[in-house]
Amino acid sequence: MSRETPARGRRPKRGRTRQALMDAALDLVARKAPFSSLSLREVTKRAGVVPTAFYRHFPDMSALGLTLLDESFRTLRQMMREVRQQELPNERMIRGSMETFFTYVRNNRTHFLFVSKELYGGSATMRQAIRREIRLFVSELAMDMARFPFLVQVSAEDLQMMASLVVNSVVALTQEMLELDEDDEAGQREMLILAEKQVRLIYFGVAQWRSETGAPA
Amino acid sequence: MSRETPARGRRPKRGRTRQALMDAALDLVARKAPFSSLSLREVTKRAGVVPTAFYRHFPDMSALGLTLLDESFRTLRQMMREVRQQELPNERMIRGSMETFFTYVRNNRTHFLFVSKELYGGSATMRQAIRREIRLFVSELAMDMARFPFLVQVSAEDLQMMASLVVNSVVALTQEMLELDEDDEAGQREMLILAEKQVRLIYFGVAQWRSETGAPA
DNA sequence: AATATTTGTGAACACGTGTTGACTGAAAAT
DNA sequence: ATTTTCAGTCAACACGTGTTCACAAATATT
Repeated sequence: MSRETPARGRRPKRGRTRQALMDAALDLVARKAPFSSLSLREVTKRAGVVPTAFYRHFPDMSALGLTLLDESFRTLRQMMREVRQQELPNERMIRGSMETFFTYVRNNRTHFLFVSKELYGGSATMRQAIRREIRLFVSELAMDMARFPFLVQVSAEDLQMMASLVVNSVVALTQEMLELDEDDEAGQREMLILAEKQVRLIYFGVAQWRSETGAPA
Repeated sequence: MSRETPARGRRPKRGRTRQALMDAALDLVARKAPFSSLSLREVTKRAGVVPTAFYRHFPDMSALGLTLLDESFRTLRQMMREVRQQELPNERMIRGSMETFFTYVRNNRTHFLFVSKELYGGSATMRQAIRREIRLFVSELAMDMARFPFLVQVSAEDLQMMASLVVNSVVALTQEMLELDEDDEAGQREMLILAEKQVRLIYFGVAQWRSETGAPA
């Protein structure tokens, strides 16, 4: 072809390197160790690139990590927002949100393996960034719940508490699901059923919630 | 023979190195990085000991890790069992279990910082070991709940599901609590109140639970 | 067509890593 | 009192690490 200078085979990398580095990192995370204990050289080697090429795209490893984190949540946020804007009433929206969330996680398995391992094992700034994303989901869910007719006079604080209970549970089950083999279809389905049951259970409790005294109806 | 040899009892009078290694590891975890990304030399340096001394006590780092893990849960299991054996009825036992758990975590902060970071970021065997401990709590809680009068005819599967919801929530809040500063008394109290509220909320839901169809009363 | 700017290469550095082996003093066992 | 076992040190190794610098090829700009 037109573009082949022999010498020592070193051509087809042009431009693709940045993405190759990100892919390599996720690949290593999925099969080896958490991102925070990956080495720069390890990543470049998997990407088929010389170590120094890394610096052309990221100042250091933690910058790569934050980019990966952003990539993990950017389109998820958008999808969840679309679900919310359908203005489905009450529990239907919850159900819809959960389904889109789980299928998204499933289609981006390596990304969330990365996130799961960094949530508590990563650097301070990484942990903070992830928890900020999670808190965002909690707040949005709380806003949705505020429109539930039977929750209309529950304090904002209690709404936040309920929403965080739901989100924490979903996160925990997501992490458990990620521990399963990728092709364990049965296990994954089981996990999703479990998640739905748990959220339903929580909503039974929510429906019974009255005042801040915590006394049931 | 011997004037003071108590059968096969205590040997290490001067050998305090083993404990020093464990303390050093926990210290580093609390202030730096997850255990899984600590180096052997780092630990021995902090312990004030030469690197090769490590091998007199542990074959490798992962052995140290498993020892630390056992130390974290051994006495906790015992305490929780004692609470259970008081045979307190219904919700009182739950409340008691939660209180002893949280105060125990608080008194062993570094141990559970270690556990928290390894739960999803550690090696495969480490993760498995921790999740086994957690599942144990779930099973015991499910057994306790089975004796609740209003849950007497709930399927074992659903009991497991409810118990795992409670435990997962407590674990999540514990991890969040561990992210706070050690001397943030207010934050810690707040966290505990939040935890109690969430568990109470779940129990409202549990009380409403009927059949596997999931239809409320 | 000539020049400038990206983008990847290769060699080199100073250092931290796990693990080995031989050695030593102190305690335990005889 | 003598021997054996334990628990620590010290030196050395082969290797992986992050980062630097000068250089060359591919692309963009003129």
